[in-house]
Amino acid sequence: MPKLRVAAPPAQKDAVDNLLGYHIRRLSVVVMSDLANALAPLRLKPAEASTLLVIAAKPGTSQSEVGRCLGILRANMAPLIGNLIKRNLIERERVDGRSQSLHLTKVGKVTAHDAQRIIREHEARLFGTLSAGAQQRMIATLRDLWQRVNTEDSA
Amino acid sequence: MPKLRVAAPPAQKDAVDNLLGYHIRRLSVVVMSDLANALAPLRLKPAEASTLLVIAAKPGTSQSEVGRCLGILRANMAPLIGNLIKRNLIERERVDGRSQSLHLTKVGKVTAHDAQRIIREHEARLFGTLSAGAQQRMIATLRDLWQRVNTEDSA
DNA sequence: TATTGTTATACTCTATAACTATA
DNA sequence: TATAGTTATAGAGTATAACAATA
Repeated sequence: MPKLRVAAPPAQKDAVDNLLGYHIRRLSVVVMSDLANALAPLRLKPAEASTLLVIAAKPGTSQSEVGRCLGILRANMAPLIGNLIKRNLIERERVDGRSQSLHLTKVGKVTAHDAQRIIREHEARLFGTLSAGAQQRMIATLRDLWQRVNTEDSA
Repeated sequence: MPKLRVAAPPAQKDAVDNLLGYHIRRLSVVVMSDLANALAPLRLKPAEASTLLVIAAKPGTSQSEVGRCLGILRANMAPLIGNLIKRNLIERERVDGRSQSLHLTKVGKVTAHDAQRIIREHEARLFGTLSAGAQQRMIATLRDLWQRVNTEDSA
């Protein structure tokens, strides 16, 4: 056994630093935190802002559909939507007695536009060091990994 | 205006599908869920398993240090460590009256080893489609992005 | 004065179950 | 039978504040 130790003493960090899952989770936490702060001036949480964007992209969609799109349960969509209606950002219209179509109000459209801009700035601030191509490749990789996990889950 | 529409009607998904933050968060959720399921047979949550790995990597470390390493507050480390001690996985030794050094028990070492294996299998199952090099590059990118967000936060 | 560890507590997010009404 | 929406509630995870003991 050599007396001279070349390697630095193993840091505790090494225990998790080579785990991809650890880095995904850790980055996710700070990204969501940054987004929450960025949206705070609009008094919107990330889930609420995303809801506005989804309704803007497909006016008339139902709240169940928004929930499926964002991975939010029906039971949790109800108060979320109710809150946005109370704030006059969206309005609801009966379609067939059980479904209700969602639309942005005038104020809601302005707010959605502001949220869109804030999110764009947030992404640029956080991920701007990556080229547009690198960002697209990263998105494709993350989407593929997600699909892989999801399909294996239901298998 | 052309009568023939080439593009498909915009899906609601488009509202968030080009956001890197959305994909990071979405993947993080399913990865953590998969890890929780994989660790369930050991009756360990991800935070508990990570704690065992950190202590294994640096025996004698304090619980505050483990918390800093994993991003868990002191206040929340107390019951976590208490639980692991109750289960005879780790033991605690006074160092200087306020600090206490943590060590794995014999059972804890076996459990930590099992957890290590389960996590390795979990990572291989989820990320095995990526080459070792691609995984390392991804880790490096995620680490850089995390550091960027963190340093800007404290600025 | 700063740090370790602890307790109590609150808040958010997420999950389940049960229910009504409708297709 | 399956779906849309609602309500109530429970559980994690995370956050702050306050405290004692110690460096």
